[in-house]
Amino acid sequence: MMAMNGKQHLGMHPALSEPKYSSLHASAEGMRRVCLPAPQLQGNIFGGFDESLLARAEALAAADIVSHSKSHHFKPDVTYHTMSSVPCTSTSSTVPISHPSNLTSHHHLNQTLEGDLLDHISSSLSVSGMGAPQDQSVMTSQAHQHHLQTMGHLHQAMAMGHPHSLSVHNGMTCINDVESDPRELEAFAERFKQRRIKLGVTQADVGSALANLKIPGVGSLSQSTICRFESLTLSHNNMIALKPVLQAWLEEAEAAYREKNSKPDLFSGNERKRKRTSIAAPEKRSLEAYFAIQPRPSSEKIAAIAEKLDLKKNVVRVWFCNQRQKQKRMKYSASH
DNA sequence: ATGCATGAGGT
DNA sequence: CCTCATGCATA
Repeated sequence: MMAMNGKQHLGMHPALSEPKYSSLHASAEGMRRVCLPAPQLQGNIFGGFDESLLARAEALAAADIVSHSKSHHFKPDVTYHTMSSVPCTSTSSTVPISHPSNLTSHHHLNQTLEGDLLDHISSSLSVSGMGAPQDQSVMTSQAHQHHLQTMGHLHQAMAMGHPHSLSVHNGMTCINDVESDPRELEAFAERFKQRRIKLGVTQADVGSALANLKIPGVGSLSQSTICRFESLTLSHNNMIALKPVLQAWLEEAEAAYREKNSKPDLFSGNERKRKRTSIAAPEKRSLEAYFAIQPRPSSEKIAAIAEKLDLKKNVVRVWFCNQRQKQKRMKYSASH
């Protein structure tokens, strides 16, 4: 009796991602990624390098904060709660055209402030963050602020470099090997989109229609996911896992289309309303500044940042998580 | 099309 | 707490 989580993750292997950055499309995502300040400066930097960077970023962030949140301290993370008029508009928004994405270009200021700010933050957390009576920041705070644990977590991202290497050594043929060429995936996504549109089906439609395929382990998906699949803004693994499913749908849909047989499925029952925090631009800028030099801040650091920006700690934590995820998103390139 | 969130599975 | 796949709510 327990319930199964409505939809579960497809059987994907947690350790076979292979980040291949190569902007090939001129999509908003791609552009943004290209403009990102520092893709990965955590490869081989130690010592004072990131120290100065950190100081600089925080100086920038700090300056940013005081310059606008000086005499007002309302919560920037207003949460909308539109729970009243929910006419369930699920299938109707088709290709909303592109929109000007926000390209956040960071300028490097020449300010060379010392690690004061960093230190300041480190110490302030012990005063405000939590009531931990342990004095742990009043010694050599600035002496060893290397990149703590900047790296060392890339294990999962760089598992193997060969296609087909996952388990399954039963003495049988491999159930499936992950060796779809990025090129083909890209092509498929493109075709998928075109054909989907030709069928006059929205992304949301596809998502819900997937449940009708009755493929074991595959339920419905959201418009978001379909959209991200089409725009290749999912992780490589995710793309690979979804491809067969969407391919199956496409075939079914086209077959049904030929015989003029449409099967609209409407299912209601979604009363769930979720809140979405809106982080103001200034705060976001600060977060980006921090992220540029420390993508994985410690819990304490997060608390400190949250305090400084007047955001909830969890909001900041999630923001960093999402930022990391975005940074990892892959764009396939024709590398053959 | 995207930003912030949730949850499962791993450390 | 993290990563990852996903989704609701929104611009």
